[in-house]
Amino acid sequence: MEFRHLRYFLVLAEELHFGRAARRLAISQPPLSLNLQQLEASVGARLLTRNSKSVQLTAAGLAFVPAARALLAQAAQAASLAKDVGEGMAGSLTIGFSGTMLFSGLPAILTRFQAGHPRLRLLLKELSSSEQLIELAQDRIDLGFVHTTRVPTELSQIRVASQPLVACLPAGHPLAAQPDLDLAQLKGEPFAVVSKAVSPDYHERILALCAESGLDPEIRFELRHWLSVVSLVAQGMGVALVPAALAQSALAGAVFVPLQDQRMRYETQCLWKTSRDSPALSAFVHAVQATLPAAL
Amino acid sequence: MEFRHLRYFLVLAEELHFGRAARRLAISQPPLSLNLQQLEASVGARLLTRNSKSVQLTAAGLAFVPAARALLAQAAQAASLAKDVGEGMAGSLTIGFSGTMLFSGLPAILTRFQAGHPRLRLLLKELSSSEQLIELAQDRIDLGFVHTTRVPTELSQIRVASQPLVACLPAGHPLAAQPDLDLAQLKGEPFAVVSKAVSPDYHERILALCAESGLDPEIRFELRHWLSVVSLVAQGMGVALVPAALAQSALAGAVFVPLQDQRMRYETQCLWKTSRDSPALSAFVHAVQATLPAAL
DNA sequence: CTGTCTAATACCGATTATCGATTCAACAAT
DNA sequence: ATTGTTGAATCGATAATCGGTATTAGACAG
Repeated sequence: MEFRHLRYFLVLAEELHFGRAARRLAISQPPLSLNLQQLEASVGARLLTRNSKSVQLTAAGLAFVPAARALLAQAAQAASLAKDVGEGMAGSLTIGFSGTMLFSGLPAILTRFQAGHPRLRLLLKELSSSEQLIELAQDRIDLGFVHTTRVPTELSQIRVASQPLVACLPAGHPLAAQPDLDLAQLKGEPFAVVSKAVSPDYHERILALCAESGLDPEIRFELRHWLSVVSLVAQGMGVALVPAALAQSALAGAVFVPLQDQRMRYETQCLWKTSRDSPALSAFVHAVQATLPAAL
Repeated sequence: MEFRHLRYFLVLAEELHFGRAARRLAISQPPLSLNLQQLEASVGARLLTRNSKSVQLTAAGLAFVPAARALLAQAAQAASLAKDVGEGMAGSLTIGFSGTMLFSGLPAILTRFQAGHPRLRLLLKELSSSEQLIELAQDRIDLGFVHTTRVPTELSQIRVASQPLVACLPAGHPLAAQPDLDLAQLKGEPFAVVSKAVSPDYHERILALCAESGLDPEIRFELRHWLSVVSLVAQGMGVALVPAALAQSALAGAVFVPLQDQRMRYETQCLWKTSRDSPALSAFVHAVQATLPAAL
């Protein structure tokens, strides 16, 4: 069976006349007769009863018409799907992200990209930075938004955000009304931090920064999520140093105050395996680059 | 796109090696390379990345694999379906029947036939004899079981049953205990008959028979269904002359008594359009003939 | 630098498809 | 009856295409 047979048969089934069908197909009548005979041989049933006076579909032919139509339609669809996947316009893309990205640009990137690629299915997985590195290595996510300075060499990266750390204080705290603070002013306060397992990089750097400012923070809370940190502060149980983007988390009871020392920045990298050859991934990386503020 | 391309591609996608794939396909390697190039050209996307060291599926190729598989499977299925329809082993057959056939052999014919043709869908429509003749003419049923003596010439027929008429009496009726009766003994009884519109043939012939026996029946009830006739008799409201098969209807309260005059027979014909060329129909007619008692 | 392995290319022969011409069969008209 | 017309099948020749062999090009390993 060949696609040609199906095309010829369908026209023949419409025209019920070899001469007219052949004209519509821009071939002559003999090959049309021949092709139908071949199709019938491969199917193992007569599809048209024909004599010199009339051409009629048999029961088998009638049953075969929709099947032939479906085959041709699906062949076209399969080709078009593969083409679209090849151009990054279809398929799926699995993206990891750390929770704070919800407050620093991820929704904007996603909605803009999705608008340009409506048939591409985006799967979002909230993961810690260290988890994302593992999933990237295992090809379980195509791309991740992480906070890490140590990036494995097989990954490509774009720095998508760099934000200062700010102090997060309960609304009633004496320092909450200040325009800005020095780290040393937080001496003696109970600190909440994201646990080392979730963000080892941040953990290490924040301690170094404090040490440099002569502050030995009393770490009383280790939490698994930035929003937990802010929530805890909002309830008056401690203070924290958090990425500035969390100011947009809109959690009542928490106040964010800039630090005088702006050296310590919290950076977001967009990472993906360089070797991974996915058109959807390239398109997404492109979109990420397009949304970057020129300053970075 | 040709089916050959799909077959070649699928083997290639499994082997990821042109030489091995070509060997499995029993062709040489160059035409395999060529066929893949042709497929990629028709799809409009690269399906395999290949260099002298490795062959890998692209995202487009990965998406195309299941589509190609589905196409080949459906082609095979379409051919096999058409073949089965051509042999009367698949498709559907619409059969009309008058209600009494439920008591004279139809269930047996159907179950036996269905056992031999499990993939053929039988659609049963209970219709009066006159309705069936119309539906046959309009090709709305393939075959009908009717009670008619006047059969249009374009229909073929088999007589599948010939049964005597019997008297149907209420259980308490004085004549109910008789071994048999003469029609004249029913003089004066209120008769129930099937309405002329439903079974004109029966109507006419039964009146002729009565007239011949010197009986002028008092027709008090005209019903649309034989079971209605028997039900009415069972409730003591009248008597009737009914096909013997109705004795098996198992309606409590009705008694069936043979007539001395057995000339009047109630015949069942199996009818179909001679011109209708349906393998399922032929198979069914064959089955009907096979179940006939030799005596007919 | 050479040998090996793999896919791509070049070219050729054989198969297969298509075309034009013709034949065969079924009806209609004379 | 016979002839003419119409439509599908068949025949013979030509053209396209497919697959085969031989070869090339590129990437590694020794």
